[in-house]
Amino acid sequence: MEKKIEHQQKEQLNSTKNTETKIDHQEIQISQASSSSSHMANLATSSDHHLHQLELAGNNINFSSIFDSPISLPFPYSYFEDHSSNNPNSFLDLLRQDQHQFASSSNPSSFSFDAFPVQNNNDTNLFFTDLPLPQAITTKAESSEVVNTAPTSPNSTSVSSSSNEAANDNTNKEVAVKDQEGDQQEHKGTKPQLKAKKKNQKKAREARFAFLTKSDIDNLDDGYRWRKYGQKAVKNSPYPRSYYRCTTVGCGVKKRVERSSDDPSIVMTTYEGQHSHPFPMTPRGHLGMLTSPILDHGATTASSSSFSIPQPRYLLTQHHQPYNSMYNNSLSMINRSSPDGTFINPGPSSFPGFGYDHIPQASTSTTSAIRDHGLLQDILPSQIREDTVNAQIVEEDKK
DNA sequence: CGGATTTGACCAGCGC
DNA sequence: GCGCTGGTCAAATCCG
Repeated sequence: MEKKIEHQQKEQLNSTKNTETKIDHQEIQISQASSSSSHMANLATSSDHHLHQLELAGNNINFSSIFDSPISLPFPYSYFEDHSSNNPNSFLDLLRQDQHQFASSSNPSSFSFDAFPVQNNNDTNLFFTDLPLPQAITTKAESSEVVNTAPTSPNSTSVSSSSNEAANDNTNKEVAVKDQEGDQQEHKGTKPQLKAKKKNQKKAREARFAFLTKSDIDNLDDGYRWRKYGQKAVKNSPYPRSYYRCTTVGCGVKKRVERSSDDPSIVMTTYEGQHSHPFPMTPRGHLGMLTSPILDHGATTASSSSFSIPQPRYLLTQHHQPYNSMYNNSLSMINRSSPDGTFINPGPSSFPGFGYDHIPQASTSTTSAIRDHGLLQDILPSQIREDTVNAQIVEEDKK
């Protein structure tokens, strides 16, 4: 199989490489541009060994698809958590807190970051995620140990995006999502029925969230179980796009995985829809017994804070973490911190809705040295970080 | 043997 | 209307 793909890729590589910009590439560019937004909010934490930086920028960012429900993330919430400790200051904690704030907003079902203007060039939310080097992936993946101590790859990077067509149209969103969910649960029907359904789907597509990840592995293990249902050659790309569907009954979440033609080391994983279940029903035999931050924070599912979930192999061993950057109705986050590890915090006013008050604790925490897992630090390639930070610095200088 | 993957065919949307 | 492309289906195949 791999040989086959390899062969196919080689063949396609021989063909003229089209200059048409691929979405992932665009996203990268957009992310860097948005990082210099004057409306950007910065967030950073640090540890002895890693820099935890976070910048957020956006305009009318609609996070409803991500934070509305405890399981709104396309992957187990805890995957971004600091597994090595009960670190309350991790990136996920921030999100968690955000979730709380979202929930308490006037419109819990559709929270918008109006405070973060951003160009809405498209309907995609972008996320940057970092991955460990191939070596790290290999060695750690083979090990079942939940270790995040492997040096992060300076070469590993990822950017992602998400589509928010439905989210942008709140009027149609509910109906659209319901229709699609119904379709997914109905599964198969007659062809005429399929046609009608497809039409409806087209009109109301669920929000998408894409993650650009630098990895040798195409199908990143995000903890959920996926079944591949299709593969298509991508125009102007030597690499095929794979289509996956969550195997959990009643869950219609889909994801597409494709490799960037511009940078073959970058894998773009696009999630569509929300899991209708808190965690994988059939864990792949991971060892971790973790506390679910999701459930800790208002999950409506029957669970307790001690709910045990499988450790996503990928995240546990590959440091798959959402760095992030959502453009156009998106939120951009960029790692950032001072060289001495001092937390750079522009203040809550610059980043309303995100529990920034949490961050300083993280930066001053004496446990920072041992809670390197689960944050963004290991993911972004140094160059990306530099580029992004530099871009913002330039922007700030202009002011 | 059951579940996952592969892969060709089919369909819808879109631009020309 | 036609061709191209993205997305999905489903039978065949693979694999543990």
